[in-house]
Order: sequence, then structure tokens, then C-alpha cells
Amino acid sequence: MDDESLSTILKAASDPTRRAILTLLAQQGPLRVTDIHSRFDMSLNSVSKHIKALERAGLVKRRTEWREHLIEVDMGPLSLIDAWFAELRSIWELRLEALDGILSKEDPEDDRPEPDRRTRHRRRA
Amino acid sequence: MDDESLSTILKAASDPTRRAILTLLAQQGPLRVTDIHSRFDMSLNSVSKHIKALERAGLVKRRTEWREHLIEVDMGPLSLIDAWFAELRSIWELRLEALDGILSKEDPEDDRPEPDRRTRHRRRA
DNA sequence: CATTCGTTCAACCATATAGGTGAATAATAT
DNA sequence: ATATTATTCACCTATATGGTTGAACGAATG
Repeated sequence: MDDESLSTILKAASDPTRRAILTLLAQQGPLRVTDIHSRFDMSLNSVSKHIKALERAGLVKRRTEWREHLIEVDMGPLSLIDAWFAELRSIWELRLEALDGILSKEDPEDDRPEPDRRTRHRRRA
Repeated sequence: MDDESLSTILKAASDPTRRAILTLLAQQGPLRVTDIHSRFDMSLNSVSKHIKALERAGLVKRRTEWREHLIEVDMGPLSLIDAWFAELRSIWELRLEALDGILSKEDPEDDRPEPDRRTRHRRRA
């Protein structure tokens, strides 16, 4: 549905460091920014930025207790991606079924322009 | 498994135009670059680049017949993403189960540093 | 042969982002 | 009050990417 948040989520997940952070959080549970930083050979600032990217995508949630910011993974948005994949797959399968049904009936030329190989020059609407 | 190709796939899928191209291909079947271009308000060159990005990610395959390049969607790589999600989820659930098991047994302090709220200064290894 | 069509390649610009450093803020400990 | 710890904010640089335009290439038509 929401195309923009889908982009944000996928883009956030497309970075190896961010995926590693997600994995770390999944197996270790809520951690502080500093704890996460200690696992990576990278400046604390960069880690903080990555976390903010994950936060923007909704893949992690921040729970601020006293002076520590606990970061925990949120599996929710992943289902959005699942849903998109499922939709794409179903569209694809629907087309195949429809193709099956048409195979012997309609004039195939005006439905989808099936390339008529090695005839004279292709013109299409 | 292959972290780099996972990044490539997710990044390719993170662009709205590219997702639209995938959807179009899923419902229309194999199309030429020009056909795809006609659906978007964008230069042919840009469309060509997007297609190459999708190709690099393995999300579409190119079938060159005579002088036309037929582009068709390939659902294969999507399973790679599915697999990663599933792995992440299972790691997460495993931790929860383990937490359940430990609840009353071990010294909780050296397993995962559970923040001991408002005690004296935190020091960690 | 010259022309047209489908596609890619090359150069270019604007913008976004990953990474860094250093200062600022907030809260606790001494 | 001062020092220490945790986090963020602001700024800078390099690189990647989306988009453009224009030229080049290969194949089929006339």
C-alpha cells in the first residue's frame, strides 16, 4: 500500500551494516547505542546514524530509560515487505492462469502484443 | 548467505520506479525496454538504467530475440529475501524462548547485561 | 546503399548518503 | 561544582545514484 514507507524499509534493510545490527538485536535483545557500537569497527556517530535510519523505517524502536536509550528490533514492518512480495507473486500467477485460459480462444494479437517474429516491421499502438 | 547479493536485491527493490517496473512485468509478461518506457514519464535511458539495476540483482532476465530485448521478471531472488527474514525471525524467537528458560535459573548478570536500573555506575567489560 | 528502429554507452549535473571529527546536551557519580 | 558517561547535533568530504542529453552501434527495411 504505502509505497513510500516500503521504499524506506527496503532501503534501510539494503545496507549490510544495518542488517548486521538487526541480527545483533534479534539475538541479544534490546541494547544501548554504545553496546551496538562496541561490536562494529566504525565510529559511534556512524552507528547512531544507522540506527536512526532503522528507526525511520520502523525496524527498530527506541525505549529511553533514565539516561540510556534501549534499542530493540521490531519485526512489524517486515510483514509489509512480505505483503508486497506476495502481491507481486499473485499478480504474476494470475497472468499465467489467464494466459492458460486464453490459449485457444481470443485473438491473441490485441491483448498483449506478442512479438510476431521475423514478419515485416513491428508497428505498435 | 550471500550478503552482497542480498544487499543488491534489496537496494534494487527499494526504488519505487523499479518496483513499478516489476509489477508491470508481472502483469504484462515479457516486454521490450521501449514498451516499459512508454508507461513511465522518464527518459528511455533512465528506464534502461533501472532495468540494468534489476538485471544486476537478478530480479529480471533478458532474453534477446532478433533485435528486441525481451525483459521478463524472475521471482527467484525474492526467496533469498524471504530466507533472510525467516532467519531473522527465528533468531529473535529463539532468544525469547531461551529467555523464558533462564527466567529462574542462572545468574542473569553475565549472560546479557540486563540494565540494573538506578544502581551505581554501570561498568561493563 | 541509406534509413529507421531498439538499445546501449559516455559524459554531465544534482542530490543523497556513508563515513568521519568535534562540539553540545543531559544525567549520573564523585 | 566537576568529571564521566551516553547520546545527539552540526559540519565536512567522498562516493553513489537518479536523472538528463547526445552519440554510437547493430539489425532489419526499403
